[in-house]
Amino acid sequence: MRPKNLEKEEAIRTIALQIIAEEGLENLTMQKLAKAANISPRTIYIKYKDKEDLLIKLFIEEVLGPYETAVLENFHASMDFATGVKKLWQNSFRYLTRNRTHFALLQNGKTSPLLNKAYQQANIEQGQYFKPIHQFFKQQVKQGVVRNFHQDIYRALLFAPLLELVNEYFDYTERPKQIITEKVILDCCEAVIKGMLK
Amino acid sequence: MRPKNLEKEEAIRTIALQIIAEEGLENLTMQKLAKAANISPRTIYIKYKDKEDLLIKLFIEEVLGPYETAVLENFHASMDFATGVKKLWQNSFRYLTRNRTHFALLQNGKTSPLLNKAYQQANIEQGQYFKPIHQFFKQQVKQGVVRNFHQDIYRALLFAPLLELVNEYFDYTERPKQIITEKVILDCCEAVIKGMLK
DNA sequence: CATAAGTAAACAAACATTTACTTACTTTGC
DNA sequence: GCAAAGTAAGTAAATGTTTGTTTACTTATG
Repeated sequence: MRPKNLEKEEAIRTIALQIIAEEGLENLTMQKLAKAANISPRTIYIKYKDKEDLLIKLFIEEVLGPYETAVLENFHASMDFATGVKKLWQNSFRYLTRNRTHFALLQNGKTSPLLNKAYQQANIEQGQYFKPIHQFFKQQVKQGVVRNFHQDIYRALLFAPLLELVNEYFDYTERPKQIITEKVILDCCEAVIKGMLK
Repeated sequence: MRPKNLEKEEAIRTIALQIIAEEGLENLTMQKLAKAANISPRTIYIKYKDKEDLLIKLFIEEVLGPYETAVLENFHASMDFATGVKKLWQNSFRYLTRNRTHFALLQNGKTSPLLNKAYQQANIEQGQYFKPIHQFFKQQVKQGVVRNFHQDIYRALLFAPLLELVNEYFDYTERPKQIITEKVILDCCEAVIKGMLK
């Protein structure tokens, strides 16, 4: 039997992410994607059940999974608070600024009901995403380093600013000079850490 | 001549916001909107040039404008840092939690290329949004209260966590107990302020 | 009546998806 | 060894449906 052409499968994913990043989720159509990837629409349906299946697999397998891996690289729940948070910020910043299209889809995960639902479900089915980070916070609270906030509140306080800064980073790629540098990120991270400590 | 029925105009806007909040921006169609508002599709085109025009006017006039007004209520650029930031957080939290559909469209402004572009343009044409906040930061830097960061960086550090917390607030309306209360918001705000001070 | 607001029904274009067919590779029988 | 059968991958073109928008007509009020 004729073997799958893995290049085509990869082209579908890469080009879908490009279209989403450049024209938005609502402007990705199966026919546009097929044309841009130089394949027949049918070929997409050999690899994905339908458009929903494609979007969800793109989001979960192509973006969320690799992002989690990158964020948790060399991070351990046993690290002290400042070291751990800085490591998470650095990993996250580097991954997202080097993977613009992944970042774009990640942002869509917040507003798209389809992707939001898929995330909740994947979180239940295959264990919680970013589990080591949850353990990390639990330990920090136990050790009395930070206040006893809910996990979701830590996420908001510690990581929402970072994603907003990555957003600014990409806004600034089209302007004369980049203001969001690794140095600025570190300064911001330290400000956030300072606010969280008891 | 037959006068405009203002109720119908309002119904269009209100129901459009509802559909966006419940089904997402990509699932708002002109025909669905007309049906839900109990009017003919043509009626929408009497009031708006096309779908883009409707979305942009919804975003700018119905959501962004009123949000700015609410956020700046009783806020003055001359306030001291902690008082000013707390006022902005409180105004913002109250407005957004009481206007769920407005918040949903506001969030879409970040990911939708159409709305993003419309925002940039409106910002240029009719003067900067949230201008008093910019003056506020300028003064704080001058007085040496906070470090000399770029305006966009302040926005990320000070307000991104708040929007994320509002997001959590609505996630929790469907769960047993609300964890995002005004008390929690105030605690979080104080943490953010603490991080920013020199 | 004059006129703009409003409607029901229809329009072409674009949409996700399928049908009917071809291609390219693996396996099998000799 | 190797050709032909078998099979899934892949294609071009078309499917029925939904989309944004318009046409041709009716209604309500100054």
